[in-house]
Amino acid sequence: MLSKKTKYGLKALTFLAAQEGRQPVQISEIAKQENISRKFLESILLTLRKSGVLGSKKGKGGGYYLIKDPKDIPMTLVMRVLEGPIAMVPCVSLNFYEKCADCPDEASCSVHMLMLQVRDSALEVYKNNTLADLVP
Amino acid sequence: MLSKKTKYGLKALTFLAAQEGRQPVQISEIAKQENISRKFLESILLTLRKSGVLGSKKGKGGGYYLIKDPKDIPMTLVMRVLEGPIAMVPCVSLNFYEKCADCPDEASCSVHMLMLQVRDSALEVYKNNTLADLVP
DNA sequence: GCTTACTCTATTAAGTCGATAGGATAATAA
DNA sequence: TTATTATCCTATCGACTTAATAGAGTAAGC
Repeated sequence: MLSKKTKYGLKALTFLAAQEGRQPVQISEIAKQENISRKFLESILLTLRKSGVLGSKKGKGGGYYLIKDPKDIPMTLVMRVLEGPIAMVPCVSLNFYEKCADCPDEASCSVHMLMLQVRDSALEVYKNNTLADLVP
Repeated sequence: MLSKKTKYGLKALTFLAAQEGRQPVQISEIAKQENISRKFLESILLTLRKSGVLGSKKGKGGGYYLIKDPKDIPMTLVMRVLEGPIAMVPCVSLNFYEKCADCPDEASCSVHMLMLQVRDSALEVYKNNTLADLVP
């Protein structure tokens, strides 16, 4: 299941990408337009800022804005920041690899074999989409 | 993340598929070979039986066995039984469709758009693999 | 009738998720 | 300099899910 965090994050990013210029947009504005809990969205935008996708400005006229052009923001990045590993199992993860404790041999593991294919196919989708592609 | 239930279920099914003939195999035997908690595996095999993938036999010489040939068991079926919906969001699910409460229009929803592609790519993998393909 | 092994329900401990609260900090405007 | 605005950050909460365990019930074979 896709977490609400990721869902809301994607919606917020799309909303920002759809803006004219790069003027900061207030959290409340985004929350209202996209039907998202204001406080929850706050924490999501914060993690997006810390990961370098968003910039922010405090005080009057402040808010969040995209740092880069939407077409330069790949979905691989966004998904990893919001949802975490793209792989469904750590043992097939590129960025979050971990060996299975119970599995003696990865090469002959059926789960490993199948999940490798699933990871690759998902990765293919995320590689072929940038934030710009999500704007209607 | 793939649940342990699915992981264990896949391993157990692969183990059964790798057997000679269709002799029943005891839960304990599978649990031991695949490093799975016996009791937990018990409940997993039970759901696989109820979904028509496995058959069982009680008493001495009893156990679980595959009902069909491994190459006639598509991964789409196995994954849906063990893990549930293949889609990451209910609004793009084929077998478990549900409308998003917060989303006014699916057609113009960025999340919907992206997750549709992810679902299709995962589905493609599961369609192209049967249980027979998982046996090393 | 005794043993074996699946059947089924109930319980539990731990962890995660979504959401909320409230004060700290920084920037702008007057 | 002061008041206002809006992000920053930590802490907490209840609800839900997951993985695992316990134990009594049921059917099959010898």
